[in-house]
Amino acid sequence: MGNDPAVHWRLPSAPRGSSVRLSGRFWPTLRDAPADAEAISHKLMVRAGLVRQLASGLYSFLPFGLRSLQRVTAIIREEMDHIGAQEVQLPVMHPAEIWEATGRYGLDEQFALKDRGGREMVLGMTHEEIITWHAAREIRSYRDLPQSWYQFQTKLRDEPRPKSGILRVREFTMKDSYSLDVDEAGLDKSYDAHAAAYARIFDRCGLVWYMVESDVGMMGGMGAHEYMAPSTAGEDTIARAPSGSYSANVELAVSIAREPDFGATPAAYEAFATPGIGSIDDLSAFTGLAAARLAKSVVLVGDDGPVLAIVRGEHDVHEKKIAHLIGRHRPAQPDEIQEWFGAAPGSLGPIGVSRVRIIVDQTIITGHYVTGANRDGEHLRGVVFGRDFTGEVADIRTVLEGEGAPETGEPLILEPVIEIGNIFKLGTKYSIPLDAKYLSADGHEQPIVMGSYGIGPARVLAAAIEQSNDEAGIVWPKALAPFDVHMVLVGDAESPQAQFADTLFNELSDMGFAVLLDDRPGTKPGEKFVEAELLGCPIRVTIGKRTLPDGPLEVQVRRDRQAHDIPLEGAAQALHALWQGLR
RNA sequence: CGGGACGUAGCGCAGCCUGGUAGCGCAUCCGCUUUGGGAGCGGAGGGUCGCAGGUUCAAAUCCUGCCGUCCCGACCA
Repeated sequence: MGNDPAVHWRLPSAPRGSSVRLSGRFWPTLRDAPADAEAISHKLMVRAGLVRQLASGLYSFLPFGLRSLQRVTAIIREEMDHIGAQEVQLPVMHPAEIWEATGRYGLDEQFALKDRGGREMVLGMTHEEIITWHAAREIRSYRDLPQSWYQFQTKLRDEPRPKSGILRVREFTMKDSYSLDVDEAGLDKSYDAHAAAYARIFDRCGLVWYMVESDVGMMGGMGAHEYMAPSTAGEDTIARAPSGSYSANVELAVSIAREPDFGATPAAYEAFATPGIGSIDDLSAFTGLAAARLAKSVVLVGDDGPVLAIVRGEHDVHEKKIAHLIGRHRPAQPDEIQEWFGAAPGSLGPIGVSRVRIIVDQTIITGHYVTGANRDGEHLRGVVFGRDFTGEVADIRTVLEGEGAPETGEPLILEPVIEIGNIFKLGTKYSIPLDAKYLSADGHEQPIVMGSYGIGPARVLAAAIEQSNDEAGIVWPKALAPFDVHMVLVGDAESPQAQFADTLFNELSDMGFAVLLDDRPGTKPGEKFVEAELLGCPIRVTIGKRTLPDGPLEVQVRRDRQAHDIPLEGAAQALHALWQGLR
C-alpha cells in the first residue's frame, strides 16, 4: 500500500488481468460469420476472434476469448472459496468399474475406451462417482464433515446433436462442486450456501437470470434447481409468474388450467358420427367445442406395455412428466394402436379399453368430454371421469402460456432459457452404492449425504452475449469483457499521439484496468473502430490528432455508444469514475 | 435415431440443372497513393472442387457409396 498513488484507485472487483498492446498479437476477426453459425453468440464469438471450431461440438478458445473465460472462472472461484469450498482437480479419465457401481456405465453419451492393457476406461461426463470414491476412502467420522469440494474440469459427453456454437458441445469445462454432509439438515445448509454463491456469481457476471425448480430426474433425488438465463437461443423453457412468486422448468411446471364452460353434465354419454375427423383441431371445428372440452388420447409404449395417456385437447402430454410414471417409452405405431384399440389414432378414448394402463391428467377429473369411441369415424360426448371410466390421475400435461401460477393464479409467462448452472440434492444416491460412509457420534455407520452443483463458464459467456449485443457486435457486461478499456491509437508509432497513448496505457494499467491498446501500424482507423465495437469492451478511448495538445479525450461507452469528452487533465481518474458507473 | 440442407482458395459465395481451360468479393503478399468509421490504383500468390469408386474421349458438373458440417425433431447424467 504505502504512498503509491495508484493504490487509491485500484479497482475492487475481479482480478483484472494484464494489459496488452495489440501490435503483433493474435486476434483473428472475421467480417462475415461462418455460414453454419445460427445463434447470435456463436456468430459473434467467432467473428470477434474469441473461439474457433475444431470439429462438431469441439471449440478452441483463442487468447481474447480465454481472457473472458478466465474472468468468469475467477468470479466463480472467489465465490466458491467464500462459502468455504475447497478447490481440487479430479482426473478426466476414469476406470469403468466406478461407473458400473452406480449403474451409469454404458450410457449413450459416455465416451469409452480401453487402455493398452485392455482395461475399460471412460471419459468423465461429470464427477459424482469420483468425488464419492475419494470420500469413501478419506471420510471416516462425522468430525470430518461437512465438506465442499469443487473443481474446474473438462467434461466429455458424446452429444447426439451439438449445436449453437459453444452452447451445446461435446467437450467443455464445468465448475462442479460436491457437498458432503452428515444428514439432510446439513445438506440443506450446503445447498443454501451454494444457492447464495450462485446468486452472487450470476449477478456479478451481469446476467439476467432465474433460479427455477427443476426435474430431479428419474432416480428420485431430493430437490433441484436450475439457473436459467433468458435467451431465444436457449434449449429449455421455463414457466414463471411475473411477480417472481413461481418459476419452474416446464418439465415439471404446474399451473391452474383455464376452465372451459362445460354446461350441464349429461346423464349418460352418447355416440355420434365424426366421419373423417382425426385431429383435435378437426374435432373442435366439427363439434364447435373448445379444444379444452375434448379429451386427447395418446398411446405410448413403455417397458411394461401400452399406456393410454389422456389430457385436454389444448394440452400436450409432457414427455418428462409421463416418464416419471412409466419410465422409458416411445410413441405407439399405428398398427399397434389398431391391434390394441381396434381403431386408428384419432378415434381413441378410454371407454371399453382393457389390458391398457390408463393415466389421466388431473384436469380431466372435472367436466365432461368428447372422446374417441375406439371405432373409426365415431366419438362419444358427455364422457365423465369416475362415472364412465377410471385411470390413474396425475399431472402429465404441459403448461400453457397464460395459465395460472399455482399459488397466486397470475398468468404464467413461458420463456426460452439457457441453462447456466444447476444445484442438486443428491442425498445418498452415490454414497450408498460407492460405500461412502462415516461413523456418527453415536457410533453408527451412516451414508454421507451429498449435493452436486454445476456451472458452465462458457455458457455464462454465451448467455451474456445473447443478452447483450447490437448490430455492431458484443456489448460485454464489464465483469466479463476481455479488456476494460480499448484504446484506439490513430497515428503512427513516432507520433505525439502514440507517446500520449503509451502514457495513458501505463497509467490506466497501474490503476488496475486491463487495457487493450490498438497500436497496429498500417491499420486504418475505421477498421480499428469497427473491430473495437465487435469485441465490445465497455469503454473505448480514441487517441488521435484531435486529442493533442489540448484535448479533450474522446471516450465512447460501448453499451449506448454515447461519446464523452474528457479533459486530458485527470483523464485516468475520470475514466475510472465513468467505468464505475457502468454495469 | 427420423427428416432436411450443405461441402468449390483463409472467410462469404457463383459455377453443377444442360459434362469441355475453376471464377467473384473480402482477406493475404508486393509497389505507389492514402490515414478519424472495414481505403484507392496497379500487380501477384493461393484450390487433389470433402473422399472413394463408376459412367464418359472428357466429370466440380451425371451415378453409387462413404466422410464431414449445419438445421428441424427425437434424445439429453
